[in-house]
Amino acid sequence: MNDPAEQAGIRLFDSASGAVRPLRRREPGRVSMYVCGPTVYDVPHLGHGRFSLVFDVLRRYLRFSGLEVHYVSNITDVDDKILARAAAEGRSPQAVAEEFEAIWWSVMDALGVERPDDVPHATAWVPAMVEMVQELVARGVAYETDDGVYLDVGQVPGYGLLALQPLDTLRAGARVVSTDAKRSPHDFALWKKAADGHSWPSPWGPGRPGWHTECVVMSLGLLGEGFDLHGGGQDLRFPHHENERAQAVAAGRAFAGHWVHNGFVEAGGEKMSKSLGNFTSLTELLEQADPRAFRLLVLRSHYRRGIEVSPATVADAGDALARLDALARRFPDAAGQGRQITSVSELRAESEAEAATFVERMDDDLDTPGALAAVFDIVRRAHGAADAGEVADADRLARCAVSLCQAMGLELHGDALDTPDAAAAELVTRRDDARAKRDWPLADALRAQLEESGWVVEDSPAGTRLRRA
RNA sequence: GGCGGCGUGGCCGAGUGGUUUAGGCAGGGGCCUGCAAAGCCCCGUACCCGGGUUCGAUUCCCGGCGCCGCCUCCA
Repeated sequence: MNDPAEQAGIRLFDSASGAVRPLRRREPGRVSMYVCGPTVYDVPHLGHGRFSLVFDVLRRYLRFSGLEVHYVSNITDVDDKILARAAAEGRSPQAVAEEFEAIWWSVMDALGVERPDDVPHATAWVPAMVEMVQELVARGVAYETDDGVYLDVGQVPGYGLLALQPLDTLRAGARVVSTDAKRSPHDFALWKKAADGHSWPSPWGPGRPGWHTECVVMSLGLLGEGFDLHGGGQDLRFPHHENERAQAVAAGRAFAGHWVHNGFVEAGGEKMSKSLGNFTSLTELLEQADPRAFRLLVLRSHYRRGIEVSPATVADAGDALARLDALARRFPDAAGQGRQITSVSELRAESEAEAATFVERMDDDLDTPGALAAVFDIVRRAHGAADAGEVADADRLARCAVSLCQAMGLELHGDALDTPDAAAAELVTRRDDARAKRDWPLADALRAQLEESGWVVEDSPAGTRLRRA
C-alpha cells in the first residue's frame, strides 16, 4: 500500500489486450505516459482538441489520485506535409513548423491543457533515430532499398496486435502506392532517403526518419523501457502505434505496458463545412465559444466513443457550464483561490461519500460522464443545503464540487472575471438606490438598460450583481 | 473483402436481464422573489427492425437495416 494509487486503482481499456484492466506501474507511485502529439503543418483541428483534453484529464486525475506523473508528448517537426507546405509557400520547413507549433501552444493554453513535462522535437532526436535503425539492420530485421530502410514486419512476433487482426488478413493493396523493393506490403520505412535540404546524414546517405521511428525513439529515450502508458487518437492504433511497437519488439526493448486510444470527433454525419455552420478548426471554435464549454463537452461523453462537436452541442455544454459557474458565484468562498482540494486523500477526509463516488466513476475506465453526473448531484445538494440554512454542509459540498471540477481541469468562474465597466457600475448604484426606495419602475428600467448592454442582472443580499450574458 | 464501434425519451449523452430514477440542456407546473435572475421541488413512462434464449430483454444470441472508423504516415 505504499503506492497511493493502489487505493485508487484506476482501470483503463487497453487496446493491446482488448479489455479493461488495471493500470500497472513500473515504479510504485509513479506513472510514465507518452502521448503522440501533433505534426505541425497546419492549425489544430477539433480532433487534436479532443485527444489533448482527454489525456490532460487523465493526467490530472492520476495526479489527483496521488500519483506522480511523467507526461511526455512530442512535436513532429519533420514530415512530408511540412515540406509540401514549405515548398508551396516558398519558405523553409523550419519556418512552417515554428509557426504552427506556436499556434498549437496558444490553443493548448486557451484550452487549459497543461504543458507536458517533456516535449521532444523530432529534429532534435535524429542521431538517436539513426542509431536505432542501425541496430535493427544489424539484428537482421531491417533492410535497405533504393529509397530507404524498411522493417521486415514478418519477423516481428505478434505483429497485428494493435490492429486487432493477424498480419495475413490485413488488406494489402487498396491504398498502397505500388510495388517497390519492399519484401512485404506491410513493411514500413524506418528511414527515408532524401537529399532535398531537409535531411540528415546517415550510413545510408542523407535522409530523414520515418514517422514511427520518431515516436519509438523519443518515448524510450525519455521514459525508458517498459514505460506505463502510450496514448493517442484511435486512428493511430494502426499502423502508427503498431509500427512503433514492432520496432521496439524487433530491437528487443520492452515497450508500453498499456495502450489507450480515444474516439473520434464527428460532425453529425455531415462533412464539416462552413456552409453548415460547423467548426472547421479548433482555432475557429475557440473564437466563438468558451474553451471550458468544449472541455465539458468532451467530459460529458466517454473518451472511447465518438463525439459530435457542432455549434449546437458546444452551446448546450455551455449552458450546462453556466449551472456550474452559478455554483461558484453563490459560494465564492468555497470556490475561491486556494480553497480547492487537490488530492483525493484530502477530499476523503472532508467528504468521504462524495469523493468515493467520484473516484469509483473515474477509476472505471475514466468514466467522466458518470463522474460529472456525481458532480451535478453534489451541486444540487449544495444549493439545497444552502436554501435550508445548513451553512457548513453547503460550504463543504460546494467546495467538494468545485474541487472535483478542478480535478478534471474545469475551472469555474464566479464573479471575478465579470468586472462591470464604469457605465455599468453607475447603473448598478442607481438601481440599488431605486430599489432601496422601492421605486420598482425605475429599478426595472435600469435593469433593462443593463441587459441591453449584455449583462445579466441578479439581485442578492449584497445588492445588484452583474455577469456577462 | 477483413477487423472494430455505434443506433436510447425534443436535443446531447450514460447505463442495465426485471423491483425508483443516469446526468445535462430545452419544455411544462409549483415554491422563492416587489418583478426577475439564480436556486429548490414535481413532471415526460426512451431504448433501429425481425427472430431466438428467458418467467421476463433496451440490456444476451442470430439475422437485417442505417451510420462511422481502421486496413501504410490521419489525433
